[in-house]
Amino acid sequence: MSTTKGITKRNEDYAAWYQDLVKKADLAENSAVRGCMVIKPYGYAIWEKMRDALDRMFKDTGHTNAYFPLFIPKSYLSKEASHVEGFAKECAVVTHYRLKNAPDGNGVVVDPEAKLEEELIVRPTSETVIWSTYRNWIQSYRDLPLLINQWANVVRWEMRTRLFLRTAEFLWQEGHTAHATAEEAIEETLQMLEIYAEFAEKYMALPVIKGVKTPNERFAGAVDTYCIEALMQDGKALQAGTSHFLGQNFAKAFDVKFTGKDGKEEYVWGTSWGVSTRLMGALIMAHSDDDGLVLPPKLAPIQVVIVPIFKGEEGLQKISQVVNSKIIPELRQAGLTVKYDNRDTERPGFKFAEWELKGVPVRLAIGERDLQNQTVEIARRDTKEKSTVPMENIARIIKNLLDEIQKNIFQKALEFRQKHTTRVDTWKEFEEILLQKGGFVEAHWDGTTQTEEIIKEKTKATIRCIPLQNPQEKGKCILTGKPSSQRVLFAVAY
RNA sequence: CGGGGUGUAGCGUAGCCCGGUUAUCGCGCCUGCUUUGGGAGCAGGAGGUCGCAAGUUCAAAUCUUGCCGCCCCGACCA
Repeated sequence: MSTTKGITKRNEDYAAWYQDLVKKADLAENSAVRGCMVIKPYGYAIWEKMRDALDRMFKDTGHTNAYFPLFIPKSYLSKEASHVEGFAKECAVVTHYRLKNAPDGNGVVVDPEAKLEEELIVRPTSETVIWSTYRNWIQSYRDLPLLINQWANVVRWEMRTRLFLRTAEFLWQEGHTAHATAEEAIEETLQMLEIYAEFAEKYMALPVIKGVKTPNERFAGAVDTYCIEALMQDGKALQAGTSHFLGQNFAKAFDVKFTGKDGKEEYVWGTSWGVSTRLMGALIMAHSDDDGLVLPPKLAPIQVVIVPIFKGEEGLQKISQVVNSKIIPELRQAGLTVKYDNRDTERPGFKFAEWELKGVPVRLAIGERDLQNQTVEIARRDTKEKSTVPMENIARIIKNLLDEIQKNIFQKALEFRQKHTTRVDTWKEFEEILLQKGGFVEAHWDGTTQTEEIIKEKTKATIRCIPLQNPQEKGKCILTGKPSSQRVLFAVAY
C-alpha cells in the first residue's frame, strides 16, 4: 500500500486513511480500554474551539449550563418504555463500590460484600436523571421555559468502535429544555437544529442537510427527531447532530407538571439536542487529503505557522528579530493564532510537511532573501498554492486569505455533495448508484418502516432524513411502486 | 457476538511453510560534525518477556492447543 508521510492514500483504503490521519496528526489514540480513546492535546484543542463556538451560540439563545451526575439509578431508565429499549443493550453498569486485595495476593478483586443495593448505570444520555430533577424544579408556568445545557461525557457500550466516529465513551453536549406548550418546544427543537446547521456550515465549513428522521431512525423516547446530515468524501453520510421534540413523553414518565395561568395542571413539553466529538470525525473526513488534515480557519488551533529559513544561529536570530518584533505582534493584533516554529532541530522541508499534516491553514516562510526584499512566502493548505507577498500589511493579507480558505473548503465540500446527490426513479438505478457512486440518493418511498427495512437489508442504505421544506411531488416508491408524495434522502451511513 | 485478517524494538517489517549460533532491515530515538527556500548527509550508539499461557521437543519467533488485543466485513448505533 502506497503512502505519503506514512498515510495510506484516500482512494486506496479510506478507513485506513482516516485512521492514519487521526494518529499521525496527533488527534487521538486508542486507550487501554477497548473502544475508548485518548484525545491528544492537538485534537482536544480543535474540540475546544468547537465547544466554545457552540457554547456561545447556546448562551446567545438564552441557555445556561449545568451539570448532572454520571451515574443513573437503574430504575430511572425503565420509566420511559421506548427509551429503555433504545439504550438497554449498550449500558455500562456499576454493581459494586469497593475492591479488596485478592486472597491469593495477586492484585485486587471486587469485594462481594460491597454490592450496591440498586445498581447504577453510566449515563448513555441524561434525559432520565434530568427529568427526574426537573420534576422538583417546575411547578408553575413561571418556571418555564427551562433552558439548560450540559457538557459531559457519556458511555455507550458499542460493539464496533472507530476513533471519534464511534467510541464507547465520548464527549458531547446535551441540551434539555422544558416548555409550557408544544408549539414552543417544537420551535426550540427547530431553533437548535438551525444552530447546529449554522455551526456546521460557518465554522466547520461542512454543508449539511436539515431534515426529520423517519419513525424507524427516531431517538428512543422522542416524538420527532430532527437532524443535520453531512456527506463524507467516501460517499457515506454522517449524522452530525440531532435535535428532538420529546412531546410530553418524559414529563409523563417522570411526572413533571406545571400549573398554567388558567390554574390548570398540565405536563410540560420537552426537547433535547446534542452534538458530540463525532463532529471531529466529520471535520476530518470532509476536508482532508492525502497529505493530512485540512482544517477550516475558524476551528484551527493554529491558523498561521511561521517557518524561518536560516543558515546558522546568527541567521535564525536575524529572522526571529523581525518575526518577533513585527510579524507576530501584527498578526496577534489582528486576532490570529500564530505559531512560530523556530526549532533548530528540524529542517524547513520537514516542518512544512508536518504542519501540512496538522492542517494549519496558512504557512509563512521567511528567509534571508525575504529580509532583503521585505517579503514573506505565503502558502495555503487547502490548495497548496504559494506566493510571495510584501511584509507590509501582512495581517490583512492573511485575514483575507483565511476567509477565502474558509469559503473555499466549504464550497469544495458543497460541490462534492452536489455531485454525489443523485435522483433516481427505479430500483435498478437505486442499487447501481449506491454501489458505484455512493452519496445521497433522492428517491420516492412509500412511507412504511417495513419498506425502509427491506431497502436497508438489500443495499445497506438507510433513510437519512426527510429534508425540511421538502418539495412535494407525486411519485412511486422505488421498492414497492406504491404511491408517494415526496422524495426522501437515502445513503449508506456511518 | 458471527466471518475474515493480523500480532516480532516507539512505528513499519524480514524470518515462520521446512524448529538449530548473537532475531533482519528501514524509519524514529541518543551523541558528534557538516547542513538548512519542500520530509538532510556521514560516523558512532542505545533499544526486544518475538501478543499471553500451556504443550510437543535435546532445542520453539518458527509446530500444536487455548486465550487476548487490534483491523476489516456483518448484526447494533450518534
